[in-house]
Amino acid sequence: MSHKLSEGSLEVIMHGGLYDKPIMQVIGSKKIQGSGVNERFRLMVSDGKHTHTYAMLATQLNDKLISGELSDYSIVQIDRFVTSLVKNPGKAEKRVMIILDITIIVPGNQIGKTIGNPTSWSEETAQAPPASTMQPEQKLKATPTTSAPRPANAPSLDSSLLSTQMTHPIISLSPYQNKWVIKARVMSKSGIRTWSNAKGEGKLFSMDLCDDSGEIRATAFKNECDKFYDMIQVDKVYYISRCQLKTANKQFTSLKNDYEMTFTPDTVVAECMEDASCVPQVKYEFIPINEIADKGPDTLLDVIGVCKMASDVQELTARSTGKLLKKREVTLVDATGAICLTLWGNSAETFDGNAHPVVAAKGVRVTEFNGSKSLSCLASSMVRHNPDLPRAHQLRGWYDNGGADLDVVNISARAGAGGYSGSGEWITFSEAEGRQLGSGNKGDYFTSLGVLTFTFADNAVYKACPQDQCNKKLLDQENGLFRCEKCNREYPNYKYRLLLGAHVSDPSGDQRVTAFNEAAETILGRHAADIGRLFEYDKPAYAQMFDDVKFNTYVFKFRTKMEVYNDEARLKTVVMSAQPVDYKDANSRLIKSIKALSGVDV
DNA sequence: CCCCCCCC
Repeated sequence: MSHKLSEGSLEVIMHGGLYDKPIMQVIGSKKIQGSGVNERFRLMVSDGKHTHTYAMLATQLNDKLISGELSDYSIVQIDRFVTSLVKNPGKAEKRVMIILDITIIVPGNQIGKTIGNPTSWSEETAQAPPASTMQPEQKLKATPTTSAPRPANAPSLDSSLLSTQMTHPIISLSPYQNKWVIKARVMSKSGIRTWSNAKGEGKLFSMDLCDDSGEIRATAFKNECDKFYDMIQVDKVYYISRCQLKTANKQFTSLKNDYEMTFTPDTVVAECMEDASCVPQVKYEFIPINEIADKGPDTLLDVIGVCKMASDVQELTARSTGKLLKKREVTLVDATGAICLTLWGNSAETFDGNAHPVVAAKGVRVTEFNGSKSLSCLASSMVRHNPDLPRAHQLRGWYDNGGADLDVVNISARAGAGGYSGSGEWITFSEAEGRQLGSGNKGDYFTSLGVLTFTFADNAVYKACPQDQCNKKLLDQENGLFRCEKCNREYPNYKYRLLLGAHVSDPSGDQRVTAFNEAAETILGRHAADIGRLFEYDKPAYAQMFDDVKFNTYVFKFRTKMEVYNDEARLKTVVMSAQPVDYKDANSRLIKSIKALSGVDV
């Protein structure tokens, strides 16, 4: 069986010409750099006439090689590639080919040998390119100049002649290529930041760019920072060339790229003035909210949800730096769950959750506190309101047509400082009593399905000590200052906290319980700061809030302990958490207990 | 060449 290779295609390609989907044979491969995500491979390919050792595999194709799918002697069709000249100090310019897409036509084990007698191709032995060969660089140089500032020898950026063929996909950029032009949309742009450390000082700003192939971060330092900061605008599309590429530090970015760019004095940026609708908007990889529970702390991810509630802006002092911080906690919901997202600084102040906007967040970090997960924005995170995305419209429809009233599991609901260590079994109050829960000296934990039958609204919210660790109720000195007995200090400020007394009933009886701050927030569906504000300024709304939650059913986690008060032993039961009912789970528990009671398979 | 991103 004969296999036709595209004889002579390498010659064309290595002169910078175009050749549509050449068929080649892989003769060998070699790992050239790094490990893990930075691993890169070089292939020796043959077109039957020549072999060439500078065919780089785009990193997203590494798996094909590692898995063995792309074995030696495979016959492949190179569906998409770019070439570029690489200059190494003291050496001649060398053209490399970067393979972006590849189809394996015949696996290597079916061939088992090199086809034909190809000879090694090199610039020195190469003949002049065939007359028909197009050379992108030459073509670019021939274009009329534009108004964009550029060095005399830089490629022209006349956009009318920069067809997509002439721009390079972002995914193809690597340190092995220096002649490229990308056509990219600015997804986000940082403010100007200054630094001063042992190595010196300076300023910078960075931006996240995308095209239909991928995304990349670019940073402009010092002179370039001044030169480009005003020009670069979010959502606009630019032609960009002549940046330096280096390995990205994955710790600081969630962008899907092994590399990042640095602007240099040679960098050219020109706004794309014609229709750029082909350049995509921000790329998200949203994950359902309930799946965030399985992500480890510090994971960077993208999320979208409807803002169910948002706290007021809270001010606090960073323990490490002493800096004054502003934050706002936003609860996002989708059909799978709810999660808290913390916004900081300016984005916290400007956030408006009143109309329950759909919020899309890119590159937010998973944090864990007291055993539950929530999300926190970083400086590099991107948060958008009501973005024009199919998923956003879908969520809007879901929320406005009943989703708002659904109880979903809030994965940020705090288990409380004591931590919950119950069996997961649901028991009734009388069963808890029968097991003598609370009679030990450590307290016992149990879970119940119960109905909130009464709430004591009167003293549910109090002004607490603003110190981080201290939640002591403050004494109003009636002079604008508040005294904390625990800290032995007076403060002009305070934070609101909740201490909610309530009654919970289940089929076996009724229990007086206490819910502290976090658990009370879940029960009342609002943050303590908001509740404090209602208490001060809107008493009817405050009262209404307690009416609204009456007779709601929750899955309660309790800690119970017998305490002696005025010579009388009383069971003190604290709500560790109150979760909305997951009815699928509740029903399967019910079916199980019916089976156990009746012996009948239902 | 930055890489801080905070709190309960």
